[in-house]
Amino acid sequence: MSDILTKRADDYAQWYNDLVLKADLAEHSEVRGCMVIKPHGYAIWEKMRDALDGMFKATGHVNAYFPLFIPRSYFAREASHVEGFAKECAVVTHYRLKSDPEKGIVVDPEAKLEEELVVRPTSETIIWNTYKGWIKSYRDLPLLVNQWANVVRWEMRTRLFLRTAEFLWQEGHTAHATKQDAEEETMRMLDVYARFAEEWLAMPVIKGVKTESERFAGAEDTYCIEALMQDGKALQAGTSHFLGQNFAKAFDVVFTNRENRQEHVWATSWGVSTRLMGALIMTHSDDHGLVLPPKLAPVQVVVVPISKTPEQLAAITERVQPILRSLSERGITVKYDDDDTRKPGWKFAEYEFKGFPVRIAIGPRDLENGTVEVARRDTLEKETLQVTDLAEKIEHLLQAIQSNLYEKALQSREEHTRAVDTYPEFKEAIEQGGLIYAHWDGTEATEARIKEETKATIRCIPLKGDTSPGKCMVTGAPSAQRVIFARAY
RNA sequence: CGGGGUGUAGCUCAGCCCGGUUAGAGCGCUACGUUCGGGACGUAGAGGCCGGUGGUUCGAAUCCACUCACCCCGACCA
Repeated sequence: MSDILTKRADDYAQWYNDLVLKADLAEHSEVRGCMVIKPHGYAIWEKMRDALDGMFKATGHVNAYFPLFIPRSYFAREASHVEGFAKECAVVTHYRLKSDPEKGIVVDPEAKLEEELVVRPTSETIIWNTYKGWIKSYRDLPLLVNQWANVVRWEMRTRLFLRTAEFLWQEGHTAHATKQDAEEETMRMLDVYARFAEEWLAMPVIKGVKTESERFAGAEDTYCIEALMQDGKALQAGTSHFLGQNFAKAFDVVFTNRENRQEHVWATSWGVSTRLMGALIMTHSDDHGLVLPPKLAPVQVVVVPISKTPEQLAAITERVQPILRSLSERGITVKYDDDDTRKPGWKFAEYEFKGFPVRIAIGPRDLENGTVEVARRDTLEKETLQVTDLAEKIEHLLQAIQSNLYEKALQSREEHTRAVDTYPEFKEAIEQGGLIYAHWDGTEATEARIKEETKATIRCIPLKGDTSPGKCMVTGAPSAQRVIFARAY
């Protein structure tokens, strides 16, 4: 069984690839850099999407949809934004094909677009161009819009979920009357992301602000949630940007304030992507396969009958019905797998590999004893339980799994977090992986040097924790507070 | 975009150096039987333009040229 999956200790990257493919989450498509998200993977993404969407709505946001194609000239409006994305844009240059005797079908050279269309790598430009028409008065603000969409970034190297040329995400784009409102929105959504990561993904995250070199192209400040994966590498799981008035100025979005004066609006944008799937996988899964937190598992409980004869299966099915009903009544999603073309052992392995949080097995012995065997995926423990009050016990078990996963991930992060004060110490520590808190003089030069010499980047300047000043571990210059270094995905 | 590698059955690969009937293995798939509480076993079967094009040759999976695709490692990035 376990021989179909590379061990994490042997080759973590290979383990990840094997897992994604063999747990049926996604596969490489024939199209370079693009993946096919398979039903099991997509079902998890849908759970994430629904949970996040609910949190966005609860904070006053509404959904809308903007075009996939952005006129090339829009990108020229905001200087740093163009610079950030120019190198990875797919561009539509023609709008028609024609048949060709030799090649079958070719681009019709006659059908060249007057102005090329950029396939959105992100939507700030088209959205701000649109907002110009929506915002006239302070009474139109705040404007709190989100969109669920696909975006394209022409990446050199891709990895399933972590970096693909096309990916799914949500991007919130908000407009505000004051700087303070926009800043509050930025932080509000950062908190939403952090809460989602911890309560749903069961993944502890650190909230922080990015250094200038890691900042989103066009932002004044980029805030992020950073998580630590099992191999000691950090993963940026979500970002929330305070855009200042940059896009409002670039697209001339002004409103009339209460004093009848014209002002540029203040903006934010924030997003999380299918990369969260990678974060989820790498946070909890083990050498036996995928491990899913119950709140994101497409199916929380699978029931496997064990029978030798059709009569036995019928008897088991009858016994199982009230169990299924009582679980459903508690809002627990459950699947009864009475497929007789697979054997129980095969099913056990399969559901374990795919990360189903709880498995209930019921066989002839259980029929006699009024029991079932309950196995939990996170610890692989099994116990035999009386059927009485089973649903209630399962409900508690699911909660226990959810919190156990979070606790384990938190403990793992703490074990792989340390503070260092000297550069030699840092170099040694970074080889061990994990998050390293160290003092930095705040200059881009020092940051670049550290990256060059150690491949570690500043993941963020944490918002909470030790904020006492010190001296830069590299230059000895004054440092306002410790920042977090790590090698990152 | 640089460096490396791989294309042969649904999957993983052998065969290629040293050209020679009908191209192999394991897994998976199909049928039947025995099985069924942790990925069972036996028997029988199906499945291939050997990535593509062009060359060399009596003869090419095998040699040569070109080409396409994908993977891995770097630089860039959510």
